[in-house]
Amino acid sequence: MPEGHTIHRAARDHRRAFVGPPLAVSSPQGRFADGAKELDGRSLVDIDAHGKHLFYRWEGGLLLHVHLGLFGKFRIFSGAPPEPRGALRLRLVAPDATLDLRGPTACELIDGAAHERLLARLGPDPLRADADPEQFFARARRSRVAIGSLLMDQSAIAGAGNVFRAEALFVCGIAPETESRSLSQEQLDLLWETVTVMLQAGVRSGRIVTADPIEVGTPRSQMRRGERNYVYRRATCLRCAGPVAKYDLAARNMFACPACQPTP
DNA sequence: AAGAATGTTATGTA
DNA sequence: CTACATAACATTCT
Repeated sequence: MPEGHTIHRAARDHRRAFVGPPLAVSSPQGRFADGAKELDGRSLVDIDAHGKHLFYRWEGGLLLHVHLGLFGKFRIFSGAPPEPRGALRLRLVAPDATLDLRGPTACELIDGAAHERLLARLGPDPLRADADPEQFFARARRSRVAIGSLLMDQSAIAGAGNVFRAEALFVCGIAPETESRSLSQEQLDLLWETVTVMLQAGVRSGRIVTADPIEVGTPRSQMRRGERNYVYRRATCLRCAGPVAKYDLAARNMFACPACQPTP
């Protein structure tokens, strides 16, 4: 689940499980090349998430950049460390648990300059206290790109992704192909607020639940897959039961309800 | 069990 | 400069 909220969730879990006591650390098939041994025996100090990028700070000032990409996954095993499988890039070993990182887009040791460069190309992350929504608004005001594409642009807004762009636009009643600069300030405010609430709900529940439990009539924790979202990966709209349109936008599957999100 | 999928980057085109 | 298309990478679930 390489969405922003899931990354924050993963970071939080790691913080709980692995920050603090000294750990044996290694990268069996290290993507960070000959830096593979540099983490050995170090302790994890802190994890910072900005959008979908994770920054692991280790004692001694080493900084590890992780991006899960589409397939990357953290898995925790209890007991003895299992045999390495697949593209294992990082393994953290605690006395009674092992955390493996497999298949990430990025797992690399970086210096301060590279860190700055990465942050510089990221837009505001709604989950961060230091996020400045005005940066997103300003970008949208001068962009002719469809809002459904802009929400995928990490330099415009960091942390949303394919699920949240579809669901947030649905909740806001905005057609995805609407030109960004034609949106009103009220619509932009609503969109930012909606994405923020959805991401926060994701962090809380550890799931991508974008539908309103009251509207669906099921407690959040009991909602089944397929009723957690209004349009994403659905054939019919969860709200009006009309057909959901599925098409390509920004090289990803876009889902929208033509009835609930009329083209202006 | 082939195919699709919650993502990014590099490169080429207009 | 902007926008858009394509390929490449890699794992899990259906």
